[in-house]
Amino acid sequence: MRSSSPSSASGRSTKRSKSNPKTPVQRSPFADFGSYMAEKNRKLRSQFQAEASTSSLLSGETSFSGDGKGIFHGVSIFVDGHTVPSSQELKGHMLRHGGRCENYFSRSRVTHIICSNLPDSKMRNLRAFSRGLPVLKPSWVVDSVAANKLLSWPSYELAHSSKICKQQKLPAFFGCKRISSLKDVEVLSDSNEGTDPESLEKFKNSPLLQEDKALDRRMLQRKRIGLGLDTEEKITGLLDEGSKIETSDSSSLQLFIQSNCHAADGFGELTNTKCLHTSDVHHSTLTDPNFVENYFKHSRLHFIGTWRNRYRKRFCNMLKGECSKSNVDSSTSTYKTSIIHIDMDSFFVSVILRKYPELLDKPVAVCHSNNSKGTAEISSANYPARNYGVSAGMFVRDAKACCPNLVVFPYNFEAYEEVADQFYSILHKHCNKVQALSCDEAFLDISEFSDLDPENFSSVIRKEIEETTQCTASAGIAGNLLMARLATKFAKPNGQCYIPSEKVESFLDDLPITALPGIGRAIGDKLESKQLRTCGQLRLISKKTLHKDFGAKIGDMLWNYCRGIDDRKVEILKETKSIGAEVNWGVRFLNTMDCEHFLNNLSKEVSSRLQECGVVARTINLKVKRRRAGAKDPLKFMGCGDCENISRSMTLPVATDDATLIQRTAKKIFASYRIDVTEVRGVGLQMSKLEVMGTNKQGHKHNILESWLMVPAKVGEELVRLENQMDTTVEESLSSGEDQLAVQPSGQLREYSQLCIDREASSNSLHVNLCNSRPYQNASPALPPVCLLDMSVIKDLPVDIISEMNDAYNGKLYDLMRKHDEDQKSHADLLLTTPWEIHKGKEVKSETTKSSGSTSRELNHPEKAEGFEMSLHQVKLQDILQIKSTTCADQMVLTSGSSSKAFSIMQNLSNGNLDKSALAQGVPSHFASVAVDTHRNKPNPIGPALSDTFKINLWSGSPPKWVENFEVSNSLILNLTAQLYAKYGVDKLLSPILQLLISLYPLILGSSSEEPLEVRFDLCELLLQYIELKIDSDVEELYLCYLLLERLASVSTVFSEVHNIVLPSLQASVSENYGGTLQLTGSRD
DNA sequence: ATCCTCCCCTAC
DNA sequence: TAAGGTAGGGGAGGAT
Repeated sequence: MRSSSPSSASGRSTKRSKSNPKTPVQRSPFADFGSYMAEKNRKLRSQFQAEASTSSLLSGETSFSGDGKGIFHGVSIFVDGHTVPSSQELKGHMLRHGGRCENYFSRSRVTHIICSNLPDSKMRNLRAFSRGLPVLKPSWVVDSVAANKLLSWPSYELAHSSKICKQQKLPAFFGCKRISSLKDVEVLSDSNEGTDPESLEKFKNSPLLQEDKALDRRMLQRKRIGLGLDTEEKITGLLDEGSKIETSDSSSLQLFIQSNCHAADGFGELTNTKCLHTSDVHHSTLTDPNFVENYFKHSRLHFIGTWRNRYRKRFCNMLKGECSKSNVDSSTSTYKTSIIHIDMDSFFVSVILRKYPELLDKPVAVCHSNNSKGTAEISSANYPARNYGVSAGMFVRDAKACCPNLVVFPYNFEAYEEVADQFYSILHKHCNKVQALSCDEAFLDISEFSDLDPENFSSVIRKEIEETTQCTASAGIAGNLLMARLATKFAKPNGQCYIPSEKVESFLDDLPITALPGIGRAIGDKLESKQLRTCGQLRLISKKTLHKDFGAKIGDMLWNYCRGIDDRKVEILKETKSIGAEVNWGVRFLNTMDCEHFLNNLSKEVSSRLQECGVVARTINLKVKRRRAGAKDPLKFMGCGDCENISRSMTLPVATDDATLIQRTAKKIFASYRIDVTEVRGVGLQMSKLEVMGTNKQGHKHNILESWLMVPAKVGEELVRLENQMDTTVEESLSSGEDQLAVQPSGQLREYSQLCIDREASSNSLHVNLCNSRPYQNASPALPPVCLLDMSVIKDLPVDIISEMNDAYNGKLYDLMRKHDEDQKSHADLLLTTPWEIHKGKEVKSETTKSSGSTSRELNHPEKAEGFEMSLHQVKLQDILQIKSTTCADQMVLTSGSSSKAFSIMQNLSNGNLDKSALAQGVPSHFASVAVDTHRNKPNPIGPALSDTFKINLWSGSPPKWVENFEVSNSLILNLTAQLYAKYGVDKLLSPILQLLISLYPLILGSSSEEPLEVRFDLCELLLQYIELKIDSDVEELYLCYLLLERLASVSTVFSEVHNIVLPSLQASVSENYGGTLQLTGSRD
């Protein structure tokens, strides 16, 4: 993006030089850098042409074809960096064969970029400039000369870290059928034969390419790099074929098995692996625009992790029915043992082996890949394989090292799902207290079958499972969950184990502590360091010591478990507390846009998971894995390697499942990390504070805005006060027949009602999965009493919101505002001195003169034209451009590191009573730049708290280091800016970014546009967020302003006019200031 | 004390 | 080459 490189010239400067070919360079080389560059380019080109004619004459080559044009006619290359052969030689080739060679890159003239090496950093720059031009190896030129014809270029595209990749379906496994065709591919991709023009054309016209989404185009671009197009198509076809084979299961698997059984090392020789390697196909976020979706489709852990949700849906009727039956007293039962833990044996393998009984006694494992050199993980190994030392989690190469004869099968998730269903159907048939632990493991509480022999019962169930699923299960029988689970470990495989209460202690004596559920590596290591290994040893440690070393809960657990004590109950269905999605494999980003794209997709995924569960969430947590400084390359292919984890959460004013809102929030949080996106190795999004989705779909869109306005910040005393003082008039008007009104504020009302409910009920009052009642609906709607509204906040709200609120308050709001206005008259003069406050003040004022609520809505329209004009006037881009020339050093000054102090300074500033010299006292540093984050705090128009806040981060030094942040409210920032304008003038105080933001913000809120209010409100967020994202990248600030405007204009009609008017002048300024090196004209395609 | 956030740990 | 997810629980430490 940054275009400080002198090796580029914009189309704009070319145009200028064309219209005025005699641009005087002598005027001053740097007074008009763009013209200078244009002139230089022109000279170089004529020099080149002169050389060309001489050269071809001298060499005497007759490379021009019959029509007199050389093979490179129409080709104009730009050689980037060091090449073999050298750029001089390449230039010579071009000269002799009718082509051209540009010394400086120009999108309008260059047709091909030639490059030998392309480190990622360079690729980033080049891609920004090239805008889709092919980036080719020098051999394209050389080979074309040798062939005496222009060879098609796709097979010469420069491979870099992003390579083509269609979703491949476990290609290594089903190779037998495909060996011949894959060989073809290999031959094809190895050969230097050109691409046939037809397939190229076909590719160009493919629907994907036609899509007008820039992102898709970009992704496609990447796919094209590194592999000939026809090759890609063929491979895709083959992979598709492979996937068909995969799903048709048995026959191909049979083939697979046969081949595998014949050759000890049969898999390693399957050519497709080699082929794919040759063409460097791999899978990551770099190459697959649908990476998130495809990834989850193939992830075993995702399958395991999401299985519970599917189970819930499938068995939901059964689960509800069982609810009422719980809590049967077990004290009267004949058998004290009342818990059965049942677990399928090596589930993933067993399911596959249903169709291959002959392999039951052979070592078999399930894994994504069968490459004996690979780092694919063994997911499950059968017992014969375990005897060789093969275990889950091992890399396949290590497993093969232990057991060269290991037969490896790919996953078959559909089959697992099917068998799991059979398994649970059987369990539910025999017992109605079933706690599902995973797809292959459950607890049964059989205390109510007091006369049944648990061991008999268990073997009946196991027998039925085996008959139905052809897979064996093992069972542990004991008096509690802990002991039952431990018993199962001893029962495996295909057995059962009963631990009567009198044998518990001896059973545990020598049991390693790490065998206890809940004790993993970390706690195990810690215990080990204290020379504690067995449960018997642990029993000697006092509870107090355990509390001290491990905390109360874990201490208790250790103390209880090593004695076989466990008072947990079988829980049929647990309440869902969070829903999320994360990817920590294949995550690689080159730039912010990649990352943004990924976050968007992940947000969509999370949004749809929320929707599937019928819940909405308030808190969003973004987890990022970032490569640890100095970490080596991950051992695992495309793995995340050694990472540090970063996480931050944000709580929205109202629960949501809206993808767009989640996207925005996620990106906002991500931006706040301010990390280099190329270091990101994993991203996760988790939603918590779940609520059952209300039925009011219309209210959904309004939620953000309404809650922003209406949510009281504090629950408690404040609320009691509100209840007592509740304005009955308001209540009446809302509960009466005014449908529109009753519907519109429902978001606010629900929120308010929810607060009432929350206060009364305990925090776990919402049982998401079991409770079907909707707490919002039954609660009586209520608004905070008008007398408690903070008028200073209200009056800064957009007029339509005020109007809407006024309606809700039956016209009372305007009365109150008028009253407030009179009180504040003296202060009002101050506000009227700034352009937008004039605009705003006028509107508010004129509205307050009309006190009737019923007619207030029409106020949105009469002032439309005038209002917009005035708004436009506010955006003084010239001012912004001028600021660019001032240094940032004296932008802002704070006296201490305390944000509250900074805040009070800001307030003083906005009130106009801050002494500048006082500010300067004890100032530690100046700030290099100002970044703006938005952060929606708990809004509270009722109390003194501020309704909406911006968090401002200050950065200092070079490279910029975060030094301070503080928050200011929306209204405050407007007032502040007004003051700053009046006092110091525009060009002194703020960075262009903040300036632009401040200029545009009231424009959006204040303009009377066709856009629905909430859209405009969202735009504000978009604006802020975009700044946040962009501020991380290395674009010039001025260019950033341009990008910002452009982006906004593409989103909303509010901005399109701004765009049309302001952009041309901005472009001109950019060209002038940057010697025309920014590619502005081409960027709106 | 109690809650919240940011982690880490654990299990499947 | 390969698909290192998901969700709950708990501790530390800070805010209230």
